[in-house]
Amino acid sequence: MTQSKSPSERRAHLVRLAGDLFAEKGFRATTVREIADAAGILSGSLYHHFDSKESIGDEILSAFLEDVLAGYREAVRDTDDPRTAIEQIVRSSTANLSRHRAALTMLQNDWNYFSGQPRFAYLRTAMKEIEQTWIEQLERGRETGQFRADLDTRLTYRLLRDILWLPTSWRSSATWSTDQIIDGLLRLLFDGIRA
Amino acid sequence: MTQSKSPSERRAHLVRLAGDLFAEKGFRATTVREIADAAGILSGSLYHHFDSKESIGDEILSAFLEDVLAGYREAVRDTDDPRTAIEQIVRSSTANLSRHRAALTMLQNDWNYFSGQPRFAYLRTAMKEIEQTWIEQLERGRETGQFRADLDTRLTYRLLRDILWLPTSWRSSATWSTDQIIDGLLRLLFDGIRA
DNA sequence: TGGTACCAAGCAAGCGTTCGGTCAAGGGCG
DNA sequence: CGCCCTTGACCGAACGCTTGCTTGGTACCA
Repeated sequence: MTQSKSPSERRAHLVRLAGDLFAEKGFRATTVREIADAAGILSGSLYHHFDSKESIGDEILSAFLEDVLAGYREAVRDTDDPRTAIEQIVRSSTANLSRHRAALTMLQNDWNYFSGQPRFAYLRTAMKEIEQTWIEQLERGRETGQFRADLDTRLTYRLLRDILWLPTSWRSSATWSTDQIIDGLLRLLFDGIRA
Repeated sequence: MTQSKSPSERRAHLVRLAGDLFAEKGFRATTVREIADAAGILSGSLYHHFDSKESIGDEILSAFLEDVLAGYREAVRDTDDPRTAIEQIVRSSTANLSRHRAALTMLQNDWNYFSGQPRFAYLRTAMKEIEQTWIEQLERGRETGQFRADLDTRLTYRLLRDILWLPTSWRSSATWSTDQIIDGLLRLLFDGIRA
């Protein structure tokens, strides 16, 4: 039953358990005792593996943002067509978001908490790159005439990014598959709801 | 300067102060001592006006949902055209959301906390009515041929409601006016981003 | 024998809440 | 008019509880 695991595996296992709780309740609302309970140990024993609750959060958030940025960079590198780039961004984002549900919940619930701390300064940096990427693609699409000329790119970016990040936080995600959500989103994005 | 206020005015003033803090930090993240500080009194003195922190939240949330539901009901009562109804829902919602920023932040940050308690059972009830209203209008629009036949109404509802509720939580709302956001939203909703 | 993984116990700080007491304002009453 | 007594608003201090984190010790495996 109880496989003996390597140290790094055990540590990663604890991060995953903590992440599951963060994804459900957020970072601050989750206590170290709950994390320890989920792992079947006492809260004090957690501090043999991590030096603080924050460092668990740090690991989760930085891993998430690395993956997201990698997806963004790849999407704009592989094509010159803004529509293709945006579609690729949406697809890679959705995949990353479902793999890193915890990180998203943390960003949504505890953004104020994290973004204030120097330790998490990289959050703002990453967000800036994400914003810049979106706006570049939207503006290029406007210049090529693919997108509406009266498109407010910054406003549209804010709407789109948030829309994109939302479905992940839907708890009963059993209702729709990831692909369904992507399709619904892309369709809404490009065509609207009109016939 | 310091007008002597009626008891109900003082109470309402306290609710407003608390709401401002809730809107910034969420409900749970705001302490009663912070609320008291903002009012210039001690934390214990708050309990002369309210019997608990929760009851302050209750007042804010129920007032918000009453206004929102009233807007929804009026929107569907005044017209037979689904597109007009949806447009009216969007407009009334946006107005309500900007008047009740605190309630929205509370719902977004602390939904798990509230929705679990019997006292806040009306939250789920109200959400159900909101969902039903959206879906009815979307389906009617599909039947009349105004909206795409392949529209997944439930999925679209989830996307739309969340999209609609998002911009309110943007802190630097100085960047865009309410009307700008509504227009961007309705345009995106009906027409998409394509030229 | 040394290090890893854990337990048992506890600490200080912060939380929402309670409670006895103070004090100015104001209406009733002789 | 002047006195009393109620009342609403608030203070100061504490309560019980939970939080993240620390410490000292121990079982076990290599």
